[in-house]
Amino acid sequence: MEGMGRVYIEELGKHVGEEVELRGWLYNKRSSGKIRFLLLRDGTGIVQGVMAKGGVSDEAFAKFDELTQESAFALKGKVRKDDRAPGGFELEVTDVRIYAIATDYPITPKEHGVEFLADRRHLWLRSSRQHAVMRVRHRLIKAIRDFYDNRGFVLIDSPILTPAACEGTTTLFETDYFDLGKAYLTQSGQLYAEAGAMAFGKVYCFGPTFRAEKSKTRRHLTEFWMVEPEVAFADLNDNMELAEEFLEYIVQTVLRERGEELKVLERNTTLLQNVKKPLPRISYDEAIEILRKKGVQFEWGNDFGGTDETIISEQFDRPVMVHRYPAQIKAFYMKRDPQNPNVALALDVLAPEGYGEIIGGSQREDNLDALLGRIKQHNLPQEAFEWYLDLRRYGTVPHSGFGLGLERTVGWICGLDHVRETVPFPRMIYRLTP
RNA sequence: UCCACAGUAGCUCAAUGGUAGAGCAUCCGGCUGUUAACCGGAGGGUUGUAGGUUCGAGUCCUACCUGUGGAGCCA
Repeated sequence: MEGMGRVYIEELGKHVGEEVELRGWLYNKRSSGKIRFLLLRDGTGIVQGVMAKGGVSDEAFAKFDELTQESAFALKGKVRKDDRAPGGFELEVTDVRIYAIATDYPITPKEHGVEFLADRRHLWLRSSRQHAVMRVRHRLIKAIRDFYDNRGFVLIDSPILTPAACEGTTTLFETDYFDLGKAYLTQSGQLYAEAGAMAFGKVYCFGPTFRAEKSKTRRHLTEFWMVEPEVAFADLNDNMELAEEFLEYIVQTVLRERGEELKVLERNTTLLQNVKKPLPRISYDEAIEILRKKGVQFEWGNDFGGTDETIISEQFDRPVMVHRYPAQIKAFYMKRDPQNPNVALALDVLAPEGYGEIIGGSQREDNLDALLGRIKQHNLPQEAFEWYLDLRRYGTVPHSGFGLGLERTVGWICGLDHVRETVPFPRMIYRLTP
């Protein structure tokens, strides 16, 4: 087979009538006696190779019997346009070469349970639904980077090993760090992004984040990816404007570039098409009014639960921005509203269809004394935050930013019922493998 | 940590307290256009574990194990 034009399935359209070689794995096979069909999967698509007895050598024809699901093999043949083929093209097989026979591949083209599939995540990734999700994820990540890169943001990566909790509330993963005591896996790059914003004006960080909370829901992973923009000389309104332009760009880009994948996932994209600015903006107080009108007993000062978020978001045809939360339920670094010190200049974006909070952010406290008081009030170790306080000592300015959870966003765009399918190898409270 | 639900063939699931079954997968046979192909046949079980009730337990009771997703926490 040497010397053949080796091609990928996604580019078959450019090779109609030519003889090519395809390399991949057996997705499925069918036979009708003297005519045999081999479905080859090469990572870019699936194509059916057809061979009839007498049309190929007996040797090649017999290799059909040896091939099992997910065996690695190559097909040589002529590309033909065929309306019967799901991908539009077929291969008239002239030769078959076997690389490796797979025995008893566990994932059949039938239904399986979540535990069975999760235990075989390394193989599950070969299935077409997972291909669609991973391609959406990949494109979304690129869209996120493009959005900020095109606007002059500088990528400032934050450290993953940190000396203390950023927000001081959630449980962190802990590890020994030489002679310096304990280190923790980061729960947010935000504090470092703030330093970056004071250095470069507008920055973003985009990396993995770790939370050791024993959360066991469809919206939680212990390891997830978060993109966090941070902008100097930006207030809460500027922050909301950035958030809505950002969401519009990434959602519309994925809709435009990954329509085929969303079709595979049978995603109804009607509501996603609506993700354009302006997004509705309501205050925490207005959100409570919505809940009370819907008969929910809700006390001012509490945070919204998952069902509360769903009820609020159901009132709108696109993501809704909720701002000015009670300060007591928000992080120490959020600036208070000068008009009402009981509320923080915080911002959450709730996705439609029950996907919940995909963005959380705020205008940051830029006053040194206020921040010092807040650190004391929250019983945080001031020494660990001295460098952060320096940002207020040397040219402090109003600044804002937010974090967007990548997996929740992928889950929302793809219409999945659990974030565990949005990342190649999910990390959850009771799952560390594969 | 708390609450709820589940655990039967390799997989997905059935089975009034009374002989453990089906579809798929696997193996054998058939079929020249199949699309999760179809048709015929075969093999495949310590019903999560340990006790208990009963003439008799997959089924009822207790404890434990494992899983699932909800609360809390959050993106």
